[in-house]
Amino acid sequence: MQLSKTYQSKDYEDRIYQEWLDEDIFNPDTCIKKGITSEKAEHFSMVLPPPNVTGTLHMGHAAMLAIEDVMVRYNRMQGKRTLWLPGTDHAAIATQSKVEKILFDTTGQTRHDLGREKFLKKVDNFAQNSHDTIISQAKKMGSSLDWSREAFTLDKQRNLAVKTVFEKMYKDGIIYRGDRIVNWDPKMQSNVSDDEIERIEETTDFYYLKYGPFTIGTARPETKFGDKYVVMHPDDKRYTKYKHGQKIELEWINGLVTATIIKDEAVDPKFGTGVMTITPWHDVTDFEIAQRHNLSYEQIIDENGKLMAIAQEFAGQDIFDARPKIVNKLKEKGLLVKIDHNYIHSIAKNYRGGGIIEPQIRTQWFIDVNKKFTLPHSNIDGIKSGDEVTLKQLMQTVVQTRQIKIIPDRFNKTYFHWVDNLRDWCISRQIWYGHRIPVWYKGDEIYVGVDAPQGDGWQQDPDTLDTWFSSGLWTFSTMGYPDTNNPDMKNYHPTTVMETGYDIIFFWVARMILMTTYTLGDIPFKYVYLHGMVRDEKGAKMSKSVGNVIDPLDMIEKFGADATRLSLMIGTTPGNDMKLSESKVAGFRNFVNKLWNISRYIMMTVQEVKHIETEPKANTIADEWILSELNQLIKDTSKDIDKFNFSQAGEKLYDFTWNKLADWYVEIAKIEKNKDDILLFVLGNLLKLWHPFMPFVTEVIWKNFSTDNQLVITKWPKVSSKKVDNNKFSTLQTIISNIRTLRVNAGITAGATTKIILVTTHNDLINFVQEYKTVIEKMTKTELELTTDKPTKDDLASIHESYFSLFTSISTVAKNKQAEEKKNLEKYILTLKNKLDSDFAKKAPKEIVEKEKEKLKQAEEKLNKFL
RNA sequence: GGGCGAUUAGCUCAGCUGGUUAGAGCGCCUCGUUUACACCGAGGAGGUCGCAGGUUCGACUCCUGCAUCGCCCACCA
Repeated sequence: MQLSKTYQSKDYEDRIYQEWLDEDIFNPDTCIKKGITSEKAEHFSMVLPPPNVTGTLHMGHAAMLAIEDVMVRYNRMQGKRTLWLPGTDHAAIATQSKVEKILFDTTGQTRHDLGREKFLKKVDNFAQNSHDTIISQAKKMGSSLDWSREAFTLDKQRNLAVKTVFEKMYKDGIIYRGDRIVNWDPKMQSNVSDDEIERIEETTDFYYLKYGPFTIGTARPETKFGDKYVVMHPDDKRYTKYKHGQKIELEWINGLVTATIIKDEAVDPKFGTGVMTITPWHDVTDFEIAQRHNLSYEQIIDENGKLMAIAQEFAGQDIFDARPKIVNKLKEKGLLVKIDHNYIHSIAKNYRGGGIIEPQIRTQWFIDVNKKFTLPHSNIDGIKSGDEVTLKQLMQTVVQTRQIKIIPDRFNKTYFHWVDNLRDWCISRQIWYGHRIPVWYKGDEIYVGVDAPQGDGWQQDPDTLDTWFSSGLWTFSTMGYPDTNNPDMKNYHPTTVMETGYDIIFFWVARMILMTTYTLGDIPFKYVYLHGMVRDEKGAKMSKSVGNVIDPLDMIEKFGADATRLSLMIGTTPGNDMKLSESKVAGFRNFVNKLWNISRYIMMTVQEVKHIETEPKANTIADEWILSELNQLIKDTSKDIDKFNFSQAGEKLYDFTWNKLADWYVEIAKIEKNKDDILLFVLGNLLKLWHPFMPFVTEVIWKNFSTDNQLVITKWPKVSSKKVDNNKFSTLQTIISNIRTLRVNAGITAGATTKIILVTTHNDLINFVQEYKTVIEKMTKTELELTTDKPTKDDLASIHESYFSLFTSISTVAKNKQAEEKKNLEKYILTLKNKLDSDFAKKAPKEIVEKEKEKLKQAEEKLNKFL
């Protein structure tokens, strides 16, 4: 096979991926059939965090795919039963709003103009297209996903799982329906969960208003029409004369009202005047106060964000338009005390591009996280089958006991903080795209079940479920649930690792833990590995509007999938954001090419290209060195991947490939011959070690070896226990480096061959250099002459004239260098001696003291050579 | 307001449970058109590890405080 000078990723990647698909080796069932793994082998399983069907893959997805594929390919090569299960998420709100926007932008229609059925068809269409794009992109990255098991969070099987769990929870009393204050998005006409809103700080006016004998503060005067409770802290001395329950007549926006005094600890006496009025229908705190004291409440703002009849002359107006008019009226009535213009107010926004949240009291479905129920069957450490528990306890227990380990560790704290403060989860949404709530009503009757009830007159609840409800089931809804006899459930659940971004630890990771511990009495996964966000080279979030987005497909097109993968794995650590630039990817493209050329050279020089399975015999110190370095590399790479240190593994592989194999061993192999077997052996193993990181180029090179198997299913290299002393080789390296430095410092042009007379009285050195003379000479472009005598005038004269100045300059340089080195060495020895004279010798652990003594000995020996 | 993280070479970051003279990649400088590779090779410069204390024989590493930046959470009307 003729190999091109540079690796052209485009010529190979699609074809290689197709070949893997043809062999069906991403499917563990096929691997068992082919004997690549066995039914009895340990399993490694992972479900892909399903990308939303809202568009295309971004760099974050690419990072996720790269990291997960490393784990999967590594474990597959280890011979484990390995399953990586793909899918996509319907992402209810995100997808619906995207389609609504497209619909409105293109036709000016809203979803209501189309009607539920027609609109949903449009969304399905969009989702299908988006899905197809995403899948093809995942393939471009080289992801070894088992496509035969692909799932969608909104398909029939997942819908059955959703309905089954819903029914079960309802029967356990965990799911309930209630009137609660929710985050209403008037733009989307739906409520959203606390996690779906983001707060934005805004500088607004803050109004101090006269409310009878009190002054109250508010940033939102338009909500104040119905305020008839005035609240203060029970211990506030300023207001002791007012008693709880006392009634006061006062003039308010639209005339006289009777206000009731309420004492409640929720009021901060230090804030403003320490007195506030409440609007329970549109404020969470106020709602809670109202509930505590059994107060009545009234709706002021309707679902569209317009004022209601209570606002009288302002009724029907948009709240934001009405505000200045209301303030004006308050001013005219003399109720406006003052305005603070620099008030920082946080407003809640629906983070999926929706509108400004207006809290509203509405009837919704909730999951009660504090309700006790009996867990019939438990595989959870610390909880026995039949124990009475709450969802919150389950979520806490599995992480506390370390049955689920979160990487990096610090996210445990984040997780607990969230779970400990978790409130009931509102799961109903007033949008159309999603799992319809499996509840039917007929008059006062209510029916909850997987299938629609028999008989006429039943109306299904129009709402759909929060998208995270179905995502929460993902690890087991993809494995056949509710059919618990499904072999996948037995063979691959709980999954081994959940790898995802730290930004969705609450949304998703916590919900999966909730859903799985509840439904199965088991953990969904053993490890949670959290990766950071991919940012631009300045550390800014990538966003379309800023224009700093790096598209993974562009990078693959330009530099290849392997380089793109490396750039997302090397130099990044779990839980920390990673900065990415095109030049970083380009750098790794250079490296991919380096590996390509090392391979190309070996393939071209070697007598016969064949796969060498067992370690060949080492004939020289270079052979011994490279084999032991390889051995260490296998050890390190395996350990690092096992410990999720992908970056470190990559760095060590990089170092070996470039700085050891290419720069030293291959160069020496040009001088010392008969290294075919070792070159092939090292290369073969190196390809295996690199394969999880860069599957394409390694597979392409592997094809040159005449083996039947694809690299993707070869066995991971084994560590040999042989011990080798590499001191000799490092001496050789030192000598070569020194001579090279000498040459450069003496200003000798790189191409020219020079003569060097090595004068030394050390016989070991003479002997050593004599032994490796050829290698040293060729590696340093020199002719060596060895002598124990100081050169006489005659000697110098005998050297060809053109070498004469060279010799003298080299000696001067060498002398200076030596002097400098000697000085450093003496300093170092002094430091060591002082250290050993101090308490260090008495108090430090023995082996460390020994090590220091050894160092001293070596340094002193080295110094002796100078003298 | 609470919590978390970061601060190490010009840039991007490693540095595991305290123990060599603190590392890598990129960039920079010098030299080189050597038939594997210019997507290359050889050599080099560059850091009092944010600041101030403390613990220790020994601190980039542990503790306390401070500063700057970033993120997350929270019902301050």
